[in-house]
Amino acid sequence: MSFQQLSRTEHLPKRIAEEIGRGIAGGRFASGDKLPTEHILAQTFGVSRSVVREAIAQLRNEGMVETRQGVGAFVTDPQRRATIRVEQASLADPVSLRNFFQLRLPLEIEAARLAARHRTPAEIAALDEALDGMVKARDWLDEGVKADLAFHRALAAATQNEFYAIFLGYIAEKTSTSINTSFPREMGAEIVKVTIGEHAAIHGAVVAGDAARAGEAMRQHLINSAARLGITLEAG
Amino acid sequence: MSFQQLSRTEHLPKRIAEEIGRGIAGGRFASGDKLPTEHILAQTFGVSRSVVREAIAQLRNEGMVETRQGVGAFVTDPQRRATIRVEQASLADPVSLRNFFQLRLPLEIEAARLAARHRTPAEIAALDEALDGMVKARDWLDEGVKADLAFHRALAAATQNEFYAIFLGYIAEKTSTSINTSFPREMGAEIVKVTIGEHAAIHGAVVAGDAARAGEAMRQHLINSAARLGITLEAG
DNA sequence: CTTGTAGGGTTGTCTGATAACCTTGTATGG
DNA sequence: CCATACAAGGTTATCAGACAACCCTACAAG
Repeated sequence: MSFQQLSRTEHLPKRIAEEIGRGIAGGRFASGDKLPTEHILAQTFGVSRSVVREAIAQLRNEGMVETRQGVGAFVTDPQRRATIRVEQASLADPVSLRNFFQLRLPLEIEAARLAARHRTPAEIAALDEALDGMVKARDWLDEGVKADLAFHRALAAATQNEFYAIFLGYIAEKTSTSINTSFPREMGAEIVKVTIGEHAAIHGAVVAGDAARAGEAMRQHLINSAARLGITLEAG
Repeated sequence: MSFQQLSRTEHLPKRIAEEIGRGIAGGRFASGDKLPTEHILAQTFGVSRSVVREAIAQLRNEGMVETRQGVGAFVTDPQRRATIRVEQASLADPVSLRNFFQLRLPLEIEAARLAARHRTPAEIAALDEALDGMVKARDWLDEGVKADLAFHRALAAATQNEFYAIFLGYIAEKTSTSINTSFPREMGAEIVKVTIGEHAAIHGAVVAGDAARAGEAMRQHLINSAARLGITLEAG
C-alpha cells in the first residue's frame, strides 16, 4: 500500500501565470497584443490584484510580456524570450523525452571531446570521485543517480566552457528527474555493471586525452542508456 | 548648466532581487540558509512588503530560493535551477562569445542533419523564403540579419524536435544580438556573397535530404562565420 | 512516552488607497 | 489652420494594513 502525492492547490500566482502563458502560446494573444488590465484579470480569475500582479511579474521575468507603467502589459515577440524553461511535466510524454535525449546527444558528445582536450588535474579528480561513487553506490535510485549526475557535471566542467556547464547541467538534471519519476524502478545488477563500464570508458578516454574516443564512448553510452529505457535514438 | 539626474529608478523589485541574488551568488547566504523575513527585508530596503514579495517571487521563478508558507524562504541547491538564462552582457567578452559559439556548433550541425531527414514541404518553403530574403536584403544590419535568423529558425523547426527549436532559437538570437552590438559594421559585398553561398549549400543539402552533407555544410558555415569575427573554433 | 492543543511566527492573499505615468481630447493663442 | 499647454481618465507601481493558512515549538494531559 502506498500513498500518492496529494497536490494541494499550490501557488495561485503560478497557476494564473501558466493560464495566461497558455493563452499566449496557444495564440489567443498575438505578439504585441495588450493583455487585459490587472483589474479585469483579477475579476476574471476571481482573485485579488496582488495575485495577478505576481503572475504578470513572472511572465515578465520569463520575457513573455513587457509592462509599461500607465499603459498596460503587452505580449513580447515570442522569439525574444529571456530564458529557456523546460517544464518537467512535458517530459513525461515519451516522444518529448526522446526528443530531449536527441538534443542532449550532440552536446554531450562534443563535451566529452572538449573535456578530453582541456581537462585539468582537478577535474580528473572530480571524474575519479564520481566514478568511484557509482561503483560504491548501494542503490541506483538515489546514490547511484547522484553519482551519475556528478560524473556528467564534472565532464561538462572539464570543457572549460561555462556554457556547457550551464546547459548540460540543466539538461542532465531534467533528464534524470524525468526518468526517476517515469521509470521508478531499481536497475538489475547486470545493467548497473554495464552502465558503470560505459562511464569508465568515457573516463578513460578523457583522462588519456583522446578526444575522438571520448566522443565515441559518450555516444555509445547515451544510445545504450536510452535503449535501456526503450528509446531509440538516431545515431547522428 | 547641467541637467538633473533622471536616473529613472527602474523597477524596484528587480533591483532588490538582484541585490539578494548577489548575496546568494556571493556566498553571504549558503545553500539551505533561510533568508530574513519579508517584513525585515522590507524594513532593510526601505520598501513595502509587496516589493519584497515580488523580488522573492522572481528569485523563486529562477530557482534560486524556495519558499514555504509559514516557514520562510530558503536558498536552493545551486544546481537545481528552473531556467537557463544567459546574460547578454556576459557575451560582450570575446572569450565568452567564442565559448558560446563552441556550444552552438554541435547543436546546429546535428540540427542540420535531423532537418535533412525530417523536413516537410512547409519547412522547405520556409527555408526557401529565408534564403530569398537574404539574397534580396538591401543591407546586412537589419534585413539580412533577420533573414539569417529566420533561416536558422526554420532549420531548427524542420528537425521536428521542439527542443531544438527552443534551444537553438534562443542561442541564435543571443548570438546575433551580441554580434550586432559588438561588431556594428556593414559587411562587404564579397563577404555577404560568401555568407549567402554557405547558407545555400546548407539549404541544398537539407532539401536533397542528404544529412551528412547538410551537417558538413553547417559546420563549415559556422566555422567560417566565426572566423569572419576573428574567432577560432575547434573543429570538433 | 505518546498525543493533543495552544501560541507565536511566517508566508499567502485580500482590500483599499495613493503615486507615477501614459494617452487622448480640448482649449488656447498664434 | 496649426502648435502648444493643460485637463481628464485610465493603467501600472507602490504603499499600508489586515486576515487567512500554515508550520514549528513547547507544554499539558493521558
